Parts: sequence; C-alpha cells; structure tokens
Amino acid sequence: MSIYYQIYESLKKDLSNNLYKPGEKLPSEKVLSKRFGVNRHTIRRSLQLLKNEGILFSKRGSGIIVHDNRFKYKIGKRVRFSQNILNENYIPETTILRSEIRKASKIEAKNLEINSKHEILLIETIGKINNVPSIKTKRIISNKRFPDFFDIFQKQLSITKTLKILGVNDFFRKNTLVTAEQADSIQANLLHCKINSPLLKTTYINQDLNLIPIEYSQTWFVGERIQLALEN
Amino acid sequence: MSIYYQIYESLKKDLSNNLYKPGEKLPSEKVLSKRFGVNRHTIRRSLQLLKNEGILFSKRGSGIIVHDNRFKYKIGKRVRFSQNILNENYIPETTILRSEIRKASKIEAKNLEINSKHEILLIETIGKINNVPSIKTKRIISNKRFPDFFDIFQKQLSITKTLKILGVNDFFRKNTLVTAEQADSIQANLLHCKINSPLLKTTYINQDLNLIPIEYSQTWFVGERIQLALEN
DNA sequence: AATTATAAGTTGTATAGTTGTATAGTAAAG
DNA sequence: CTTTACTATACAACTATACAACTTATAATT
Repeated sequence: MSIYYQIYESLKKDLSNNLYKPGEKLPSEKVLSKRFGVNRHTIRRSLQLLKNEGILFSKRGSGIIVHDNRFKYKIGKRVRFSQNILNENYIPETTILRSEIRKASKIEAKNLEINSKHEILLIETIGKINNVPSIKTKRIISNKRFPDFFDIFQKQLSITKTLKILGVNDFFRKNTLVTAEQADSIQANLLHCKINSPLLKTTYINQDLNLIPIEYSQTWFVGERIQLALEN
Repeated sequence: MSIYYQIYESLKKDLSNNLYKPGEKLPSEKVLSKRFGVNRHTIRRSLQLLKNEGILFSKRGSGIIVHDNRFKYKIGKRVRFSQNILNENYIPETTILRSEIRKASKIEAKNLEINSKHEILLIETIGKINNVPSIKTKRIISNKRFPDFFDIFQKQLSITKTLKILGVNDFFRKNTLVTAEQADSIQANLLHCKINSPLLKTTYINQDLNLIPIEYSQTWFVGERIQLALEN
C-alpha cells in the first residue's frame, strides 16, 4: 500500500482518538512531513483525502484546521428546535421522558408569574439530531392556563404546534442564561455521552406576544456535539 | 558473462574503493544507464544485487543510497547512544521527528510511577549511524518533573547532556525487553529498510540513582544493520 | 496605546527529476 | 519451443526546489 495512504490512515486514527480536536489546528505540513519522514507533497496527498472527507479544511497562510462538526444550534429571539435542525438539513426527533403535574415551586411560580398555589405541568424530553440524543429539555408550564397541553403535546411532539392548537400563534424568548455542567451517569446515559462530559445548560423563559410567560425551561446540550450560536 | 553481472561487479568495486561513501547517493539510474550504455532496466538488475546484499538502499523519488554493514549496539546497565557509536568510530546523529505533550496513558503512568492525570512529554527521534537512519526511539518523560526537557533536548539532541543540565548526572537501565516486529511502510521509509523487514524493538526504563524512573521508552533497530550486544 | 512595517511561517501551485511497476517486444541460448 | 537477457515505452508514486499568496507575531514608529 502506498505511503500517502498509510499516513492518511495514521492521521485519521489520531483524529478519531481526539489527538487533534475539532476547531484546532493540525501541525503544519512541514512538521508532519518531518514526523513521517516524507516530502511535503506526500503529506499533502494524505491530507487531501481527509479534506475530501470533510474532516479537515485548510486556510492558506494559516494552517490546517480540524473541521468542527458540532451542530450549530441557533439561539435568538425565536428558538424552534425542529426548525433549527431541519434548516441545517438534519433530522430532528423528540421523545418524552416523563411528565408530571404538581404544585409550582417558588422559583417556577416567580418565573411563570403565577400564584405558587397553582399547579404546573413538567415535561422532560430528549431531542435527537439524526437519531443521536444530544438535547435534554425540562419544561415548566402553567397547568391552569394550559390544562390540555400534555395531551396535545404527546401527539404533536412539538411546542410550536401544540401552542398553535392552543391559540398561541407565536412566542419568543424573554431571556436565556447559559452555564456549564458535568454530565452525571443518568444524563450521560440518556444523552449518549461520557460521564463528566461538559454539558451546556440554558435556562430561559418563552413568552407570548403579550409578554406573558408560557414556559420556564431548562435545556442541556452535549458540548461535544453541539455549539450554541447566539444571535442578537 | 552477462552485462548486468559485469556492471554489478564494477559498481561493487567502486563501492569498496569508497568512490561512493556510506550515506551518499549513487548517480541516478538514468545517468548510470547512459554511462554503461545500457537500458535502465539492466542497471536496475545490477543494483538489485547490491540491494540484496544490503549495500545499497533506494528511495523512490530520491535516489539510491549507500549503506553500511552491521553495527554492534551495546546494551547494558548504561546505554548511551552517541557514545556507543563513537566508540566504534562511527558518526552518530539524532534528528527529531515530533514531540507532543499529553496526558499519560495507564501503562505510561505505571512505568513512570506517576499519577495518570499528569502530563507526559513524548519525543520521537531517528538515530543515524554514519548518516544512515537505523534507530527510531519513542520516549515518554514526565512533563511535570522535567518541564523544560524538550527545550533543552532540542538544542542538545542528547539525553545524557539534557539530563546533566537538568541536574541528573547519571542514570541507568532498570530493565530492557527485546521483541521483534515487522516494519510497516512508514517505519520502513523512515529507517531505510524494506517493508516487513525485521526490527528489533526494545522497551525499557531508565532511572536515576535514587531508582526513580526518568524515561519509559521504546527503541526500534533495523535488524539487518544492527545487532544488539547484551552485557551483564 | 494604537498603528504600521517587517519578518517569519503557512498553504497553494508549478516544474523537473527519481525510483517502482507494468506491458510489450526482440534476440539469443538451451 | 521455452527461457533468459535485454530493450523500449509509459505511467504512478515520491522527492526536490522554488515561488506566490496569505496569515500571524513581533518590532518599530507615531
């Protein structure tokens, strides 16, 4: 087998072992050619294969960068899970983990601007991108305001569609907080990531056109696979 | 007598007269074929005989290189690459293939007797004897214990000298394991040997006078050119 | 402190030269 | 008739070198 192909396989192995991480630069062609003891053109031929696969891309004068194939999840005024994913030509899917109706906690009541004696509906879902579970969401919704929410959501599996049926034609973000957490074993299992993998956690409120809060929710994103693109 | 055999004898005579010295290149096949007035394939046939004898080695795209014969490499309590070679009146040279700082693997941490969370420095070098690359070494050194190791080594190109500067005046082998491997195309290219040529692989630990491991390393020797002389 | 030159390093491209390999053909020897 | 030695040609793989285009870091200048 030709040398350039062997080098290609060697580099591919390094990449899959995360020796060179997405977004980072590879050693320069000069350094690589020394490492493998070949001419620069031979290295370039190996790299070309990886470029063709979309794993690497190069910038003249700058270097060779490992392609960041993390999904770019847009967060702005109007955040729509399915649409976000369809826009990037990926396939979205939502599955329900559990639901629960109980009294609102102090924080929940405050954020939903409801009386703390009122009941809320809690829904936990997993969002899949191309069949890979990468997003976990926990929603708190006023059960008094939307008593039929869960029944409809269970069929629609979409917040946007459910709200439309309930007469809310549009809604948007009041605010979004982003923090980082480590995945515990339960989350790791649900989200198909390793224990202690970094998770991006967003806490936010969606409100209707009258500025009344609809949901107070939290969403966890697997950091290795998703990057949040903040829009203004 | 056939032409190719006569050319072979003529070239062999030139080689033994040191007309072409070890480490140097022969004239190209094109030039030789013109000189002897034969087709390139005929020259190649002559050269093949010399390659079989281990006197010549060819590199695609580069040329044909003159090699030395078998070198005796001593392995005992105190193994010193340069000194070993100078003692036999040969010229040693070390070139760096690559260096890398990363977390220790389980085996590396165990052999260096360090915590597996610590970082290690990896250095890969090629050792040349009379300008013929024959030895490849991969060293693992605690980056915590010797944070400046690579900077110094890069200038000194000698483990002994580097350690002396770092305050380690002497070191010796804890143990040496010898196994055999086949050269893959990358190694064969680096070490100027044929694919599948046998390589002697030594795995060893060098420790200081307090018996603390300094380096956990592996060295590959081209079996055709180097024999290991084990001392007790 | 901010801006501008300068230098050094990186990738892209072009050209020429080298060895490896495959195929086809000729001539002589057994 | 088959094998061996040798020629002829072509292409693939790899090296060597040079230069252009571009980026980045550093030094110099304002």
